[in-house]
Formats: sequence, C-alpha cells, structure tokens
Amino acid sequence: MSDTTDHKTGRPTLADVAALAEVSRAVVSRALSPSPRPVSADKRERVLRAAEALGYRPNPLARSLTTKRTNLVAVVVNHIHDLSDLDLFDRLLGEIQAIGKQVLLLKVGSVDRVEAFLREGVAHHVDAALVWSDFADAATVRRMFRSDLVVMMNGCHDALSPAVVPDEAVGIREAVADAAAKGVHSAALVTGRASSAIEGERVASYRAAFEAEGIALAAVLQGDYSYASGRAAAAAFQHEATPDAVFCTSDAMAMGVLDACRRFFPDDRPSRFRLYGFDNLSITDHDAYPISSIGFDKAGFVEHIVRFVVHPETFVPGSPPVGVPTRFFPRATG
Amino acid sequence: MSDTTDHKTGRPTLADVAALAEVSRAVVSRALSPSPRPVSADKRERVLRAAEALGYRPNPLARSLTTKRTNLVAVVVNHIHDLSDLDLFDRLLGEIQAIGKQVLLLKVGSVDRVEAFLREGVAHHVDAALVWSDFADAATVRRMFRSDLVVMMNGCHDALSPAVVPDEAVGIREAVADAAAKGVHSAALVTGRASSAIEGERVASYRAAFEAEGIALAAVLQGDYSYASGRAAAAAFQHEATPDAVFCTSDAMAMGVLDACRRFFPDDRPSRFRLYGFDNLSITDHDAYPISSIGFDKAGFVEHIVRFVVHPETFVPGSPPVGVPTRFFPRATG
DNA sequence: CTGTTAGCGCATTCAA
DNA sequence: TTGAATGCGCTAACAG
Repeated sequence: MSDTTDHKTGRPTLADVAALAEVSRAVVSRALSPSPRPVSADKRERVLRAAEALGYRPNPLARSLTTKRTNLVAVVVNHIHDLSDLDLFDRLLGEIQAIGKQVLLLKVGSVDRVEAFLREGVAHHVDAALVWSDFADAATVRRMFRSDLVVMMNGCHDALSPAVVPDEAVGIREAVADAAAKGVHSAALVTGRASSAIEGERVASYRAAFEAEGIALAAVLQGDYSYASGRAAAAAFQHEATPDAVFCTSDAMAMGVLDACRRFFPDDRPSRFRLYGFDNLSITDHDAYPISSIGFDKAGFVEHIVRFVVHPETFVPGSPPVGVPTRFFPRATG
Repeated sequence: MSDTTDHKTGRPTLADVAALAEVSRAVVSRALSPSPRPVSADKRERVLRAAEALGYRPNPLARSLTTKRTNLVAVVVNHIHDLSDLDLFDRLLGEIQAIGKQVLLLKVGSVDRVEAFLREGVAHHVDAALVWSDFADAATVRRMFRSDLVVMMNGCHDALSPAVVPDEAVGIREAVADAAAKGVHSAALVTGRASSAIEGERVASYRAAFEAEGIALAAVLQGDYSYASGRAAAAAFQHEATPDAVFCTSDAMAMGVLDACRRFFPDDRPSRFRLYGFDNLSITDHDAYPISSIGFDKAGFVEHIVRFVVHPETFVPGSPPVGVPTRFFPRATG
C-alpha cells in the first residue's frame, strides 16, 4: 500500500504512480517522458493506467530543476501598448505554445523596473527572453533571466545575442518615393520618443529618403507614438503653411493628425496634404482611417524569432541582426 | 577554496555564496530571504557581499519546490484579442508584478487546446489562474494548473472558485433608457458568439431593457464581436426598414456598422439611426468612432481580482460572483 | 529493458 | 543565532 500520497499536499507525485503501478520511479519517468525512452509495453501500460487513476500531473518545476530547461519564454515589453501589434503578438504566442513552451509576460516600463527585477532577483529562469522593451540591453536581460538566449527586437543588440528587426529603410524609401511620384515637394515628420534606438534609425531613414527624392523637410514634430500626441502635433498645420505631406512614425499618431485636420478643415474633401503612417495597423483597413502605411510580414518576423528559440545554435556570435523587409501599403491618404 | 562553482552550469548557487562567506547554506538562505529571519549582522553583511561578488541570483524554481509557491499567475484567454481591453490588461499586469508575481499568458482558442494542455501536462504550477477564456470551466482550470485558486472572469463560475464579472445589466438599462428618452421605438441587436455564457446574459439584459422601455426588438443579427462581422450585419439595414437604434454587444461591431452605413448613406449627415456599442474601448474617444458605449471601472475590476490573489482566504465557497457595475458613456452616435 | 543511486538549488526542520 | 541533515519532485547516470 502506498502511503506517500497526501503526505504533505494532496497532489500525487511520480512516486505514488510508481507505487500503484508496482514499478520503479525511473520507469514512470521514462514512460511519461515526452521523448521516447525504453520501457516495456506492459509496464508502460500499467504506468499510464496508474497515472490516470491517480489524476497524476507532473510538476514541470521539479523537472526543470534537473533538466535545466523550464519551457518558459519571457516576453519583455515597455507597456502592453507596445503590442499595438496584437496580430503579431497573438501569432507569436501561438507559435511558442506550439513548440511546447509558455510565455511569461513582463512589462518593464522604465529602467527602474529593470533594476528592481535585478535587485529582487524574482525573475524566473527562462529558456529564452524576447525583448521589445528598449529599457533593457541584452547583457542586462541575460542576467535578469540567467538565460544565454535573448533575442532583441528593440534595436539594441550586442555580439552575444541575436536580434530581429524590421528593415525599415526599404519601406520608408518606397513610401517617400510614392509621395515624390505624386508631386510632393515638402514634408513634415512627426516622430516618437527620440531616445529609442529604433526611432533614431527610423528618423535617419526618412531624412535620407527625403534627400534622395528631393523633398524638403519642412518641420520635425515630436510626439510619443500616441493618438493624442498626433493630434497635438497637427495643431502646427492649422496656422502655419502646411507641407505637401506629413509622415508619422506610427499609425496612431497619423490617426491623430487625420482627425485633427478633419476638425480644422471640415469641408476639405481632397485632403490638404498626403498622410503616411507607420506600422500598418489593422485599423488602417477600416474606412475611417485609410492611412497609407509601412509594415512588414508578421509571419516571417515571428518565424525568425521562433527559429532562434528552437535552434539557438544557428546563431553565430557577432553576426548582424536579422532584417525583415518592410514595404509600403498604399491607401487613400497617401 | 570553493570548487562547487562551475561544476555544471556556470551560475553560482547558494552553496557557492555560503562557501565564499564562510557560513552555512542555511545562513545564506536566511540572510537572503525576503522575510526577516534571524541572522547576526556581521554574517548577513558577509553573505550580501559574497552574493554581490559572485553575481549570485537565486533560482525561483528551486525555491518553489520547497515553498510550494511559484509566484506565477496564469492569465488564460481565448485569443489576445479578448484583451481588446488593453488598458485593463496593462493595469492587471502591473498590479500582479507589484505584488511580486509574474504573469504566464496562455491562449486556449478552443476546447481542444484546453484538452491538449491537460493531456500533455505541460502547464506550470501557478499560485493562481485568472480566466477570461470561456473554453475552460473552473474545475478544468484547477486541474490544469494544479491550483486551488482560479478566478473566473468568463461568466462560468462554480462554488469552489471566485468570479468577478461586470454587472452589465446596469449599463445596458442606462443605454436603453437613453435611447428611449430620445424617442427610439424600435431597435436591432447585433450579438457575438451565442455559445458564450456572458453573451447569453448580455442578450437577455438587452431584451429585458427593451421590454421595460417599450422598445420593439426589430431584428437580432449574429456577429462574432469583430469589425468585419459588424459590417456584414449592417448590410441588413441597407435595404430593409432601418430601426430607430442599433445596439451592438461590442464596440468593434459598432464600428463596422458605422462604417458600413457611412458607405451606404454617404450624405446622411444626421445618422439614420442611433448606434450603441459595448466595451467603451478607448478608440471610441477618437473623432472617427464617437460611439456611445457601456463600460466599467477598470481599476475597480482589477482590484477585485488582485484581492483574490493576495487574500484567497477572503473567498467564501459558494458565494456569488463579485459584480463590477457598468455604466453608460454617451457619445455622438447615441 | 530495469531498478538503484545521486543529485538539481533551495528552505526548513532540529539540535546544538 | 547557527549548522547539519533532510526532503521538495523529478531526471540522469549507472549497473544489472
């Protein structure tokens, strides 16, 4: 008779299954292992039956302690709103679950938060950390999760960690070329947080494209990616001379600009300037915000990330970030 | 000389700290414990210094194995898009992290997925599971995570698990009363998935409110909460007699209805019918979708959930779900 | 193929 | 206050 069950917590352990099936713990471990391991057919059968009878559920934590694999993948963001791209995130979550791992979602909206995590040491070990937050560099994240595998999507990578970033220059060139072809000679740029590495490169790409197409950069307005900041920025167009085109580094800001201008110039049917956004949010497919935008293939993006998680060995230290090409998506405002 | 470091993995363990500080492992454990425990000042000092020198980070998994607390909280959703309410989710994530726990995000878009989790037994032990997905009942979730504490937000609760649900009837009555006060006599209802428990109650609330206000229910159209399904549903209004008002059980569907009607009746300035949404999404504060809606206090909602996580003992088995009152948010379309 | 043994990293008895 | 010993639940290494 097994008397190990209920010794502490009510939940049956592997030892209980072994006792009931009258085999050793090792056999139970092997029979229940996801990977095929040598167990005779009849013992396997007895084990499965016993596990079923007891309602046994393995404890992944205990397993991790010996295997050194937690099947946990951290996703680190500034705020949930970084995932404005819910489509991308939904797909990512699905793929991670499909490879038998689970997502630990962390938001670290400031450098303070990162340091707090480090100090308190509460962050779980994970098999991999996927970083969108730009408040954390690769080295810090490696310490934070004691994981050697961190994939950086925030534009800050180092030699030891792979990175996947949209190659934004391509799409930006296409968008600016589109504007030029339509007779645009002057443009304003509405930007996000200047401190972010990605944003710096993005702005540089716009400047280069304007230069190449002979478009004058009439103004640079500072926003924070949000709808509200887009609206605020658009106030500049109400009184001053409006440029031929306005480029925003996020669709949300472009939506704000669009709404502000609809209010300023209610009867201005053919819009007073061409408007270009960034992100290719799904809402730009709604009638109310038909904003020409720049986006990338989400499936491809996720595929690269997951590949690093599944085959970390394919990463050669020091290699450059994997670029996912962006492209221009023309819509009514462009 | 300590030779325990680097024996397997390079990461220092508690034993390494003990060796360097020249104290026992127990002392290190106590000195580094979050809760105050008896350690002499000088030893504590030596331990902290040694831990710092080694870059020691405790392993939460190993700790969990003995404490039976993982500091993990599962959030279970159908799809990420359930979190249309990103504001709510962002706040929830913040609060959970504030109490020293971390969020494990699971999507189980179908009953199959739930069963797969159960079968594969890969779900981590968690301190609590917060369930939005309506593909999982409380008992199943308890088995899934071997956790006694699951909080149901999907409308399916049982005697053993607490539940927090918006009290939708209040807001619905207010919205319908608003319509009645404005002379609405007939209404159409655009609904989501009929199978969901929440949706069933919601529809019943609308029916009751219509009845109470003497509004005739002209049509019930089936959607799936999405923008696209709202657009499709609106086709019915193009040819048939339009009702005085259209009530949608999600803002996304209301947005679809609005855009479809703008297209059908482009010059119909004073809209042909009043439109009411549900969820009070932040986008309804944008100019383009000024949809009167029904929402609830997100801070209060999250507060209730977190309270159950922190003080599970406050839940009395068998008690009814905690209701968070909703209210009507009038906007231009109402 | 099987069972025994020895840890994984930590918290917690219990004596001292 | 301290340290030695024990065990959490499981897998891996080894010998049969």
